[in-house]
Amino acid sequence: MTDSYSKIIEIASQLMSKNGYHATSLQMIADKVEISKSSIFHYFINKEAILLALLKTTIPPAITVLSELANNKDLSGHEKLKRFLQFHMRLLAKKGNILHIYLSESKHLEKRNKKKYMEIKREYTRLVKQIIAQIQQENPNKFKGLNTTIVTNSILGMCNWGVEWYNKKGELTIDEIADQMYLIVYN
Amino acid sequence: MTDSYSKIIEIASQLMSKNGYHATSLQMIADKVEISKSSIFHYFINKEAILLALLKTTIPPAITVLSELANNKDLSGHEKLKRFLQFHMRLLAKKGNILHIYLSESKHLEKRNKKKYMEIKREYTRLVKQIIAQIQQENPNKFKGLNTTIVTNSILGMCNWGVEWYNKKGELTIDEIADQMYLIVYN
Amino acid sequence: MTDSYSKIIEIASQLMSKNGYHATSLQMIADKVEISKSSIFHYFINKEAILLALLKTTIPPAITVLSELANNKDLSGHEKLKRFLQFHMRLLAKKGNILHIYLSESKHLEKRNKKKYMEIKREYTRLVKQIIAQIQQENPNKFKGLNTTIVTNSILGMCNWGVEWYNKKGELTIDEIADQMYLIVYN
Amino acid sequence: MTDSYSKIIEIASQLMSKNGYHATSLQMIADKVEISKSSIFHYFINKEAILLALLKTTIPPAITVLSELANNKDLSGHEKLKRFLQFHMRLLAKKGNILHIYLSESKHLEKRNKKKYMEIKREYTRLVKQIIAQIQQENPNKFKGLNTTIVTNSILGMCNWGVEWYNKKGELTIDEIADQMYLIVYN
DNA sequence: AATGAATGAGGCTTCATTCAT
DNA sequence: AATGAATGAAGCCTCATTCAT
Repeated sequence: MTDSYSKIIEIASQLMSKNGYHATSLQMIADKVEISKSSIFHYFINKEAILLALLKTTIPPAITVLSELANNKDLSGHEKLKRFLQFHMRLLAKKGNILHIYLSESKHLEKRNKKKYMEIKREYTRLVKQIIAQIQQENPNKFKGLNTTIVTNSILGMCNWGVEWYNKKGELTIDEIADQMYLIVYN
Repeated sequence: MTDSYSKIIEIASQLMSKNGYHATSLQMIADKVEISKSSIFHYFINKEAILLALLKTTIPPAITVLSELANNKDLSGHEKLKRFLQFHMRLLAKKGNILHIYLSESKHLEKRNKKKYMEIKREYTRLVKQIIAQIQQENPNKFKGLNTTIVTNSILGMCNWGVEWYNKKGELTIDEIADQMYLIVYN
Repeated sequence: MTDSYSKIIEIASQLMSKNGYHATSLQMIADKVEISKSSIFHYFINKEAILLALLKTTIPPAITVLSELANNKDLSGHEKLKRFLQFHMRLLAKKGNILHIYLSESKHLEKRNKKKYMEIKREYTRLVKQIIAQIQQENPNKFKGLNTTIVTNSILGMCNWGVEWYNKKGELTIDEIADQMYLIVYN
Repeated sequence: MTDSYSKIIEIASQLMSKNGYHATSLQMIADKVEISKSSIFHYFINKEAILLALLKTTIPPAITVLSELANNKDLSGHEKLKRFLQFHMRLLAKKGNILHIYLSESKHLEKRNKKKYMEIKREYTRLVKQIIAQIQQENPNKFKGLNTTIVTNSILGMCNWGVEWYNKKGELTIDEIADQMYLIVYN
């Protein structure tokens, strides 16, 4: 019964990730879900609510996990980086579409929600930056003389760009990819 | 006369980079250029032609330059990487909007053009990969045991993600940023 | 059980009087009554049936009363006018919303019912006109030389316009208002 | 060329007066004007703008005239009342549809405009009230002991109700009707 | 070269209504 | 008796595009 609800989210994920928010019409979603366009409004007050619902299940939980990791008092910086890469890439592997949508389509949210999700992005970056800073403090030779923000953004870019090329059926598992990324920046 | 032509491209660059292709209407462009909507059709046969024109001035030339660099017989791999990073980041600094549009909006081109620009992306990646491979060959300890494709995509991601955060007025110049990126992956 | 029925009518009265028939959706009514939209269809076959039900309790009874008054053989014209004003204004005080709806929204009834309620309006006017005519006959100096129809419509307008301004909490009671109206036209 | 513009206003006047704002769809207007629905948006940014345009030509000018009359230092109160009745009824004769729309549909304007037009209504009433007060002051026996507001509203109702019954082809001219109304309240 | 007029297609949304439970 | 699911029709509006001038 709430079957349609999940189907809408699932299909919308696929379509919006592939075509973008505006190029995905409710008609397209309805057709694939095999319900009528107006039925969508039983489950979502408007188109944006779909985008929102789809982000909500993935993005806020992610930041909670990252926050715990970054603030963990018992782990070394490089261990945190390793775990971050694994966590983030696993997220990408499992929720690639949603991450893709988040990264590229959240600008289409209305003001309030846009602000909220932009802040999450900033907070996410801030937490990664905190990890990098810890590394620089613990290992004076690592990232020596480098700007913490640049390092942070570079590493995030390295990961996030994965939404463009990561392929579940590729020859490496997502954990192997994460390991390699770790080695690229931390050999 | 060609004044309006360039203005349209310039304004379209800004708007499409900020809002995306579909969320940028011809009316919005016309308003900012201060011409009438129908006048746009004097310069471009349709909306897509604007997107196309705007990409044409930047993307194909870029690949020509990269191609020459990658195929240069006289440079070492790590020198090529250094130069690539500088070149690519300078491109981003100068043509950030267009690069952004290219990376995120070229999916909205019609089939033929989409294919063409997708191929450019693949070719671009291939050329960077060639540089990485040269490094791995020349320096058996660098990127040792790492998958060439993963390294390539990681480095490209590191750079391209810059469209999301690079700020002309930031405290570092684009060349300094490129240098730091080089150090991140090549210290 | 019939609880919901009356609530629907009551809420619909308020909303339709305030917003008009078309601007009042069944959802709005359902929300205020605190039942589901589809439950409304247990009590009324369609939206129009609500409008109809709400008019039925007020309008036809009113004409019965007016008819008896106008046709009373024992009362003088000016006494009838006095009583009409009192009766009509009391109706307005008690059933302002419904009278308002009747006067402004009965055009949205379907053909048959529209015709019926238009005829009631005409009949109502006819009965008031009959009273005016009796006055003109009994008091040759009152409304002398005036067109009976114009006088009738003027007096009805004077009263009906009350739906726009009458306020239960105003400083005058509805009977005092009716008296003053009588004095305006009959000093 | 701006032919369509006036046609839209004219047709919209008729339809909205007859059916009400919400029951008049842009499609109905477009069909009668014989243009396409989307063409309407060349002339009006949205449906409400039509309603607004149609009111603008009639209502604000009317209040200007009434204001001059009410504030005229040289006229007696009863002369002002006579002139007011003539002016208002002529307005009704000439712009019946628009007056009707104003009186019954301005509640559908969006907040800002609704407020503006509600204020005009109040101001209009205030000016008529000023005339009545002048009469009460100059002629201690006229409207003696009557509440100025009630008299004002009654007279306005008498007039405004005309939108429901006045017929250009009736046997009396609008000036004759105005005269009779004057006699009803001022014999 | 430039534009105002016009439009068809399609987008999002509302709404009254039906139906199975 | 009550309702959640579902829908077709219609509403307003946007948009890219065409065309005559």
